[in-house]
Amino acid sequence: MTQMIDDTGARSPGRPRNFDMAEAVDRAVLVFRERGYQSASIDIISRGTGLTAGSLYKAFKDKKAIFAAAFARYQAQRLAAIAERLADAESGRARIAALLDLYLDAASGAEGERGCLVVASLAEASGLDADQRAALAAAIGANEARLRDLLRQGQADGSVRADLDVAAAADVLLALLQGIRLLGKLRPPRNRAGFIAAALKILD
Amino acid sequence: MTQMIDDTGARSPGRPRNFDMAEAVDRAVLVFRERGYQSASIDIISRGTGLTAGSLYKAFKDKKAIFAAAFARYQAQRLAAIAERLADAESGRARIAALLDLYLDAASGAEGERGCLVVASLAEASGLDADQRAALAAAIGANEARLRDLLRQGQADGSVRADLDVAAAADVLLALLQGIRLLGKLRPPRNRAGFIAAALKILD
DNA sequence: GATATTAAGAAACGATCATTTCCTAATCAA
DNA sequence: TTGATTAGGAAATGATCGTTTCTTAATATC
Repeated sequence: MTQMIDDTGARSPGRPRNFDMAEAVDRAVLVFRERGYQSASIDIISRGTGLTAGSLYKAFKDKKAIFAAAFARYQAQRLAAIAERLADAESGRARIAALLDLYLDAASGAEGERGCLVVASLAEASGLDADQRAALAAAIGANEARLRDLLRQGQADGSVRADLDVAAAADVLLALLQGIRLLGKLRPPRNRAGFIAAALKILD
Repeated sequence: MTQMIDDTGARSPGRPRNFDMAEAVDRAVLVFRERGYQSASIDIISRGTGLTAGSLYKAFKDKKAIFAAAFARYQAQRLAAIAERLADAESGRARIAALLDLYLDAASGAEGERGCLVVASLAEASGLDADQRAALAAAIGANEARLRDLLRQGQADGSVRADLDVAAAADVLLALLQGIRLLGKLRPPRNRAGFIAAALKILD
């Protein structure tokens, strides 16, 4: 992006950017995770990304566009982290345990205090516009669909009770995962192993 | 409060208030629940309470004082609602089921969209000052202590597994309850009965 | 009545909000 | 080298932020 090279290797006309767009979005993610959309002022985003307000408005249409880019980027990061963490798990139950472990990890320490962008967006949902709410609903829907999928995998491999109400269990797990991240903004989770063991009873 | 009558029945000197303080705080609670602390401007609080900014600053030191009063009021309201809802339940398990039902109720419809003040505060915890965070931590701590108490009651009456890890189960339930309210800002919970049944497996 | 005290409410305060404007700098094609 | 085009960045814009000030109104005591 720095040199604005397109598919053919030709440069765009005009002065090239001297910052990396992807890097700027990554830094904007950190700002929005900590403060949410409404409380993240352009000035704070400017300091967080290292770009002046003018440069931000050259690169993005407006504050909503910065947020939309950050939201999409955050989702991609989470998806990758989840895929990596679940890769080694060999049953549906083990994958759900790994997912719980990942969320407890993310809710701990500095990462926990920084918070989850989805959680921040949910909390200020009434202050978001239709597009932002739609993106949020899509993220939540995907999360729930994944939980249902993992539960069905567990039923198929015998690690989850066969007559489990999958939709209901997925709803509970979804609320639990979001609650973990929400509480992590105030304090880290304690007794991770015990927590996971208690939560996995939902699968029995 | 309207007539500023003190313990002896004598009035305070000066012009009396022509609004009810408790009522004003009740209305401020609604504003903060919907928008959180930082996004609730004095102008919005003014419209929400029906008081001018000047009157608000006569009655409260500053915006933080309005929030502190609203937070305390909200906790009292919740405590009363919980006490009422649990009164008829005859076992620890039934009380936890009733608590889940209460939260699912509160997460539904207009009440759900309006949101929970504790959840809103958790989400913007990094933007709150030490006093506000302390009040928040106290609220969460009380919530967790109540869950542990209910679990122990269940163990005593046989409705909760005797060798349950009470602390861990309470942590899971706490995260679950907050997650329910958080998700309620975007969409109401579905299949309440199934949800409660799935969640109660934590007690087994 | 007169005086003291407090509330109500409009207006003003400086700070910060998101956004735009404007000028300079750096690259392209010619 | 010359224009066209875009980025960088400081400064200005009007709106809104939390808070204060000021004038007027309503109550107390004397």
